[in-house]
Amino acid sequence: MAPLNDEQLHQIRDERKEQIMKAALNVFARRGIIGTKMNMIAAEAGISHGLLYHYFKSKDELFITLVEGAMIEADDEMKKANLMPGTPIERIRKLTEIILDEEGAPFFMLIHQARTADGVPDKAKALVQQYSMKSFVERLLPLFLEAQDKGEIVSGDPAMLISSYLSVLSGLMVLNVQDDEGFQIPEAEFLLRMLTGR
Amino acid sequence: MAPLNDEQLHQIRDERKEQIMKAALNVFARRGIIGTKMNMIAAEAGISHGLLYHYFKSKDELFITLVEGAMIEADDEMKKANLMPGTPIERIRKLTEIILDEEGAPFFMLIHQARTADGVPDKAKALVQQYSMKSFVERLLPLFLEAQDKGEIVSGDPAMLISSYLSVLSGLMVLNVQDDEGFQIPEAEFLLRMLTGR
Amino acid sequence: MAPLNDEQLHQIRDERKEQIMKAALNVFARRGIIGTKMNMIAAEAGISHGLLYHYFKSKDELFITLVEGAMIEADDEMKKANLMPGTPIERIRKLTEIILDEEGAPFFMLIHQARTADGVPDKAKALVQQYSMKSFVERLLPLFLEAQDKGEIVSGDPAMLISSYLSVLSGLMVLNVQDDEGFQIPEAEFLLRMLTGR
Amino acid sequence: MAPLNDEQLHQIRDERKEQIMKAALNVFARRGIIGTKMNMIAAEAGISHGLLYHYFKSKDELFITLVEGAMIEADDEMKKANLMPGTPIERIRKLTEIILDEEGAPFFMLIHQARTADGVPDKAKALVQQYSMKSFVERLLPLFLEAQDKGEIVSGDPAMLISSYLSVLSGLMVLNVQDDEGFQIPEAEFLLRMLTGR
DNA sequence: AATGAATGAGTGTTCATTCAT
DNA sequence: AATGAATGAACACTCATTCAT
Repeated sequence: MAPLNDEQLHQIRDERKEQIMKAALNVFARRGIIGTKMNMIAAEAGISHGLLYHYFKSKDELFITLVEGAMIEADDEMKKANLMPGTPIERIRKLTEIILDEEGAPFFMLIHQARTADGVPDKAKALVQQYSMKSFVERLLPLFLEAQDKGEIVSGDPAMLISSYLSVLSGLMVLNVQDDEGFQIPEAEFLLRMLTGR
Repeated sequence: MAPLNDEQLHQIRDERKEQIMKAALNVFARRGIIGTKMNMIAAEAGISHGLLYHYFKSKDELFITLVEGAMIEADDEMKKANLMPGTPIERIRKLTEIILDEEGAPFFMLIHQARTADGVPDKAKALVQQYSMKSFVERLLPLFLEAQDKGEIVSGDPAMLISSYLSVLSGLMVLNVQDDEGFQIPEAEFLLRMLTGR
Repeated sequence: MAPLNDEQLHQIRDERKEQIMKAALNVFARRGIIGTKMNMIAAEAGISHGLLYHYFKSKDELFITLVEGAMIEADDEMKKANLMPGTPIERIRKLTEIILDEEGAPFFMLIHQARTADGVPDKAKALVQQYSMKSFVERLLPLFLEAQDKGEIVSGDPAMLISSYLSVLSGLMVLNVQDDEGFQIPEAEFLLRMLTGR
Repeated sequence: MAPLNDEQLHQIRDERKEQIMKAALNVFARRGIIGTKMNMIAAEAGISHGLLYHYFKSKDELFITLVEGAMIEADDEMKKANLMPGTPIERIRKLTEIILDEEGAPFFMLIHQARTADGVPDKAKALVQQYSMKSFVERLLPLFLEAQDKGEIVSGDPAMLISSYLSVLSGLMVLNVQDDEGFQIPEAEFLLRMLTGR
């Protein structure tokens, strides 16, 4: 059998990396950077812990890579909100549902870890600062302005509205609600009243 | 010279315990139980790590003691909401402000740690279960029923309303918003719209 | 390069375990479970202390494993005494010599530690109880009865004879006599007189 | 009330010292020097651990003092054996009984600890060497020679006989036999057969 | 003389990371 | 590429000893 060519090797490498990152995201989100042991990631990914170090130089690097990817994805989601069909309020509702529904919780947890937890590498801290709220507000500003224009949502400083609203959504995601605990992720309708006032 | 008398010793003990618990609450809230090193607590309290163990048998015991105290305090706050003067909605606004304003963030974060983090002692887990959402809902039920009665808040299952609302508040506190980060703890007025619809 | 195959790994593991247990036996016997520091065992075995924990979950587990092995070996030795050739008294002499001669001192001291010292894990205590004197007496009973039958040893309760005799032997081994100290491990002949009366 | 005079103070001091030493002997004998915590001694003596340090500079000093006293007492006992009434073998039997019967076990255990355990101060080691077997042999030599002379005990190197016999006794004491364990401290008669051969 | 609060060196154990195979 | 043996820094906790009162 001929040895695999460069491209194939590269592809295998990328798949492995993807596999590891997926495993790591889950574990980091649930247990935080300190609570996550390299062994757990290896186990979740179904490989030996030694092999992790062929793909990522260190736990920190792995964490940073994840944060980086997460921030970019979040940014994408916000951009898409502007391009969706429907009235502004319908699009805001859709965005709300995407954030709440989606398998996005691990992602929010990860960002939260990066923002607040201890032992987070400086570079990860820098990343969440760089991409953070301010840029999300910018992305959503046209949408919210249009909504105010049409009287669909309350008046007032739109930047403040957006960051307040996103903060509420973030907070809910970060709660990491489990089924039997009494905490309640509200319906989009309930949350939208903060904006619509009706 | 005679040794210190009982009263003096008792006072020293109480002061020290208070001092340690205050330090520990801050550190646990920020860094979680695993991320918190006994040395950090000792440093924050300005004593040697050895002395911690004169007052608390272990890190776990210290953590449990804090959770216990926090849960009781939270319960008290909910009880008080029923006894405050004013219309129901005014009282709900007041409760909201107390939760958001107060130096309560470390406390909420502690509970959050106890609920979700790794390495939490079983007893602490049991405590948050025991005192959890369900009991808070019970405490607030009369207040919310009265508010619905007077048409001050929207209709619908009041237990659901309460747990949704408290979840939002919890989420916000857990975010542990720092000044320069763009996250925004909203005004009470903003949040109350979820309930009032106006 | 391929990783080591299963057989090679297994062999390394077994060798290492043996090496650690041998080192640990020496140190535990001499210094007791509390006096033995994991570092000492690691040093005696020529490995890092971290590696100990790849092979044994804890100091307690290591100690228990040793006690278990020792008890089984002792039991085996007693069983063999019945199967040896020669007259009963010759076999008792042989057993005596084996106990006194052999590199068995560390083993006796280990059992002694498990019986009497502080900080011994419950399971180790249970093991020495389970395998203790009573079972040794049972093993040796046929041999001593036969010896009494033939008039080779004194009459009287044979169980008592056996436990008295084994107690004397145990005591001597536990003394852990070093060369220059004046203590004297007697010849078998000297000790046998307790039984033979001549 | 007039303050106590010097003599009275001295006497109180001596009584306290005695009380501490008695407590310490028990604990050291049972748990060894490492297993014995200053707190345990203080508790056994019914005083605070702080007070121990008014009477003994350190744990080591306390241990050394005990060993010193024990060695002297042992020496006394041997001397007395020569002065007792009766035939030589009767006196040897009496000595055997004293050693086995007496509350002497803690004392033997202490010496054993000093000889073999770890963490024993050098001075204590020196003491047991100095007073050890050799001097006991000297003390008992006249008695054993007389016994051989009268044909009451077997012939052979009397020094060897003595040290063998004392070793057996020491070993038995060191076993620290508890009631339910199956070990058996033999009757003097049983042990004497090693010497008498009948 | 007497107490117990306070300190800090030392030990068991965990885990990120390296490396021989 | 892949494994798991091996290392050592870091942390929870204990305990001899000191010291203010």
